[in-house]
Amino acid sequence: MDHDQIRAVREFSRFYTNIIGLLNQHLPESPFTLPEARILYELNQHQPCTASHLLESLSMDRGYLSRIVAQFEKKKIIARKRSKEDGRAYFLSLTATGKKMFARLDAATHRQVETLLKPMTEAQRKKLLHHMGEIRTLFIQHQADNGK
Amino acid sequence: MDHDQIRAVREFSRFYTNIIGLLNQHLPESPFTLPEARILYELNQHQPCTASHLLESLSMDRGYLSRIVAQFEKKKIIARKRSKEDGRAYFLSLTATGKKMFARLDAATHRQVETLLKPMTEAQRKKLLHHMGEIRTLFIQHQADNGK
DNA sequence: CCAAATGGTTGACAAAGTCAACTAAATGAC
DNA sequence: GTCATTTAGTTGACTTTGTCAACCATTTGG
Repeated sequence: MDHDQIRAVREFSRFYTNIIGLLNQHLPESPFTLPEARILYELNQHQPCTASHLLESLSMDRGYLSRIVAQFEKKKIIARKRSKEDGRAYFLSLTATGKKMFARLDAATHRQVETLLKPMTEAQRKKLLHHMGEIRTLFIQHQADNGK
Repeated sequence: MDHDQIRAVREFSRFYTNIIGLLNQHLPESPFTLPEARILYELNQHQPCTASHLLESLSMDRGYLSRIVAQFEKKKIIARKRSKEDGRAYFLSLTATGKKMFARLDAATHRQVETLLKPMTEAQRKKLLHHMGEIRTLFIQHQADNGK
């Protein structure tokens, strides 16, 4: 393995971290913090789900997650329902209020990326997606292999 | 612009954030925190440089940067020399001690990425680099255009 | 039955980060 | 030259993000 290959991957990671940073630095038009937004997003994708699921998906600390979830419940953004199968666990889901708030955030984040991509031609955007997909595939293949 | 394109870019960003997260979550074998490591890395790349340079390059808060720099100076990791041209500014550089500490961190981070790439064949690694380079080029072209 | 593990909560704290006010130096207008 | 404004960096006070240990209730496994 070539030293330069490692360096190139590290440079790309730094580069893309900056791209992501620009997107994340100011969550658009939203009362939510980044950790909160991440939770909402994951909930919207997988609901109902348990706190444990969020813990693993988001690699968050259980203490911090617990607090944010409690705040969300207090603000009626999420609802909790004790699991019938396991008395220790709760299923979390977005309330109607929560869904509306999430939708607003989602749309605004969408517009951010749109702005980022706008200067590209359609052909360039297609190329971008192609390269992104390929990178993802390369990594996922090996996660699958390593998971065995 | 296609809604699906935006969604795909966002998915890739989330995906790659996880990759980066795995690399960043535990800075290997190092007493340095992530913000500290970022400063060291930037200093190693561009030294001597001013605090203002670090501020801009790293998008850090001037207050926080000032504190970290002060700690580094206290620990003899960096040295400061007042600029002759501008009495308000200091040029920062790594001491010999700082360079050694950075080299250790750099090598360990290098090994982390190596471990990440190890499961890929040489051909796959070359493909990965190719796609990363292309993505970067696509974004950079438009930063250059937008900067005009 | 009971020890160990697990889902989630809470207390206490540290690290990361923010913003305002400040000092000293530089810049620009008059 | 004077003075108002800007800038490089520092410091105080605070918030946000995150951590870890201890805890309680429930489940699991020997």
